[in-house]
Formats: sequence, structure tokens, C-alpha cells
Amino acid sequence: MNISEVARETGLPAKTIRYYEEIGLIKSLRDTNGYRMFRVSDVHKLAFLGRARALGFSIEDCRRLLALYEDQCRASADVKALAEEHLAQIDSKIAQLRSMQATLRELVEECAGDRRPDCPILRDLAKE
Amino acid sequence: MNISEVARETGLPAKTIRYYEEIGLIKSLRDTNGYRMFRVSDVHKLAFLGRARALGFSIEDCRRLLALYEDQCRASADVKALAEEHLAQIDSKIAQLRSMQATLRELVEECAGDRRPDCPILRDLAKE
DNA sequence: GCTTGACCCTCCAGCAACGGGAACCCCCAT
DNA sequence: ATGGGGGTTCCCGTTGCTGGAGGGTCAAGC
Repeated sequence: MNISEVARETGLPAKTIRYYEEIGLIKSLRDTNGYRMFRVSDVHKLAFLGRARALGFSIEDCRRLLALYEDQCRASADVKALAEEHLAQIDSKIAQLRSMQATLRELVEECAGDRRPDCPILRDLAKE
Repeated sequence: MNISEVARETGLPAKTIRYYEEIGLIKSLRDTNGYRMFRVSDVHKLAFLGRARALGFSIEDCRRLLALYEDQCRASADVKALAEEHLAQIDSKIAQLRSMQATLRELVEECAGDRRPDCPILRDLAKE
């Protein structure tokens, strides 16, 4: 399978696939003409990576997840720990965004949004 | 005022202040020895920027906000539009994170987290 | 007057996770 | 032979800084 076919199957851009190879997440064979050749197992790994990325795991987390996936002797506790840590980061990110959201929402509501220059948003930013 | 004093007053790292100057968000005078000298109005602007950044506005948005702030003839509608657009982005970011959070939470809950290799998290990532 | 330490400066590299684009090779159909 | 659609490498740009090297400056203490 060549790269564009794999891209279609996995939903990952070809650029991304090359990048993942470059940083050692996957390996690919080469055809005599220099083209990358992917095996089914490579496609499988790439799809795995795509889903992990979609869940927000960092590349380094993905590397660890892939290693755990390939390790038949893994302990599910290790996977869970990784996921829980990531989940905690998501939680705190959400909390942070929600706080911004609340403040912004308030300010936006208070703002007349007309042609006059007076603006509570700017006033808040410039306060003190 | 020199840079470390401004850093203390605004809560921004000196590096960040230099960076903001480099990209033209603020300007500073120079002392004869080459040291940056900040006026009270510069400190004020930097504090403004710090609060805008804390609300998640991008640097370019901050540049626009600052311009609006300085423009006595601004229309509050312009500020509001900017804030609303940003708010919409925050909303969608939150939605995206919440979706990840929900999936991950479910998977984490299902995972035994013991020494056995079987793991619903990996199974989900590898599905199909 | 000399050293020491705390400042300040500029410039360069790097982070994450790619995306865009140049410059080039390869293969097949017309 | 020429055109179009693959593929390849390599390098720059993104966002918003942060760290560090290598060097000048200043005030205090001896």
C-alpha cells in the first residue's frame, strides 16, 4: 500500500504519516523506486495513533500507548494511569476555559455593542 | 522604570515584555546605557495585554484590542464582535474537550487497572 | 581600584504537531 | 514527448513564548 491509500484508509494526511515515521512512531518499508510501502499492520498502527490523537493524547503519550499496545505483557494499570493523567489535564483545561468563558460572557452581555466608544470589556481589561 | 520592575508590577516575565516589544505590541524608550525605560502608560498597556491574554485572546486579537482601546472614537460594537468571536472559539474548544473527556472517562471507568493485560482503553483505540 | 553579583542587552535554538511549498523523481496514457 | 498525477526530501512558518550563550553595566564592599 502506498501513502495516499493509507491516508485515505486512516483519515490521516500523508504529511502526518511521513511525520510519524520521521519521529519514529512507525516504520515503513521502501519499494525499489523509493516509495514507502505500508503493511496492514502499519495501517492499523496509524489508525490507532489517529484515534489516540483524537482523544487528545500527546505524541509522546501516543508513543507510550503504542508500546503498551504492542506489549502482550502490559498491565492494564499502566494504560489506565496514562489515561487518567491525561484526563486530569483535560479537566483542568476545561476548568480554565470555563472560567474565561464565564468572564467573557458577562462582559459581552454588558457591552452595548453600538457606535458609542464606552465599553465594559475594555474597561475591564484596563481596570486598576 | 526598568524591565524587572515592570515585570514585577505587571506579573509578566521580562522575556515576555521584550517579546511584546519585538512584535510591536508596545514600544519602549532607551536609556543611554541601552536599557529599556518604561513609562507608566507602557506599564498600563502591558497590564492590559496580560489581562487580555489571561482571557485567552490571541496576540493578534490583543493587538486589535489595544488599538481599539487607544482609539477614542471606537465603536463598542467592534470590541464586542471581537469578544464574541473569541467566545465562540472558546465554546467550541470546550465542546471538543468535553467530548474527549466523556469518552476517556468511560474508558477509564471500564478499565480494571490491574496487572492483567486486557484493557478496554487499548481495545477501543485499536478497534475495527 | 578591583571584584563580585545582580542587573541589562542581543541573538539563537527549541517546544508541539504538523502544513505549505519548492525542487525533483517516477509512471502511465495519449 | 508531453502531460498529469503519484511519490520523495528538505526547509520554512505557525503560536507564544522560554532557555541559554555571550557579553556590557552598575552599585556595593574590600
